[in-house]
Amino acid sequence: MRDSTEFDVSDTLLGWYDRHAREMPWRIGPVDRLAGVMPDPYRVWLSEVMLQQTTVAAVHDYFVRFTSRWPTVNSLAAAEDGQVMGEWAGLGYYARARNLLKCARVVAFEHDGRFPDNYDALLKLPGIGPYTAAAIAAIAFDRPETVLDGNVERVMARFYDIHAPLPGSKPTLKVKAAALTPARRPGDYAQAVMDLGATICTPKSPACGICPLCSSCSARAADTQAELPRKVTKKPKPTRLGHVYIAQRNDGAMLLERRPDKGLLGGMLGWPGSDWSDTPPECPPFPAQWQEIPGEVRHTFTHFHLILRIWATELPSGSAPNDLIVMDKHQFKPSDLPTVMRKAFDLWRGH
DNA sequence: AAAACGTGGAG
DNA sequence: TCTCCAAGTTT
Repeated sequence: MRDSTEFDVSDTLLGWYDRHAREMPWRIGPVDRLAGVMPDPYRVWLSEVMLQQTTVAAVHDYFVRFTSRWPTVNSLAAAEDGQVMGEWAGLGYYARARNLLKCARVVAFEHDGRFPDNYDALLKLPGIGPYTAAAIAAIAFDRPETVLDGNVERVMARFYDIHAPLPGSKPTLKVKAAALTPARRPGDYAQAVMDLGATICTPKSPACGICPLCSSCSARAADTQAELPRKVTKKPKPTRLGHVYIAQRNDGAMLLERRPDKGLLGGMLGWPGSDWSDTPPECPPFPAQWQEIPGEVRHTFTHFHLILRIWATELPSGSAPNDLIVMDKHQFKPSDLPTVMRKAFDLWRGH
């Protein structure tokens, strides 16, 4: 039940947002929004998918490039898979890009190019989970849905001084967040809570002194804000090893492979090589005079560290070993590679 | 339901 | 160097 206190909180937050909203290329600011301007659902969807587990700073340029190249969901749906994966390269969590294309094609070909305007229908689409469905419904369609992302979890855990650890406390935090969600301006409200979490109620050293909710914050009163939200400790990351093989033809062409859609770096271009394990076997993709490049590539994934040895060889023009993609001098762009593969390329090039 | 899934910036 | 973690989703 929403009482007057909850109204005060969401109203205060909206007032703060009206004065301090950040500008972003996918956002309609509070002034325009109050004048009736609504955002393009395509741009809201694209930004929300890019922002999953990813900072605004990292997303910004990718969003501009994507929308410049594919301004509508229909144009994206018509794109080639490899083009989209290449444009996503470096942003991480590549399943997002595969699901992005699947989703664009469902919207284009089964929904006549228009995104569904409600939570339940959005949730059915590939790559759209509970957070993203609520975010699109609220931001693009002003539905009174409650977003629960890392920001909102942190703000709620602190505002209500909730010490139960995540992710178990998620349902409780969701109830608290839902009780605060206003019927008026739910889209701006969703962005307001997230902006507060991103700029004031930050994970480390929150700026309580300038927080609009300071006077009614339970963690502030108890001075527990620095230890909230609590989280279950995660497992340490093991270190794995691997070999990759970089072959260049005398005409400058590079030999790559397209990684399978399932698993790590799925769907992305990469150098052929071994599995990544404790004791990976040397396994050149074809017989040649392979030379080991001095040095190594170190890279950290979500759940393990990787040390990569790089091997190199040269081939005569015209040769095209089985199962490898030959990319000529002009086709090949290091920026199409996922970061770990680009690091391997950089070490090879610098050698 | 726990684990897989990227990367870069901050402290 | 190392840990944390950022507008999570899928299996």
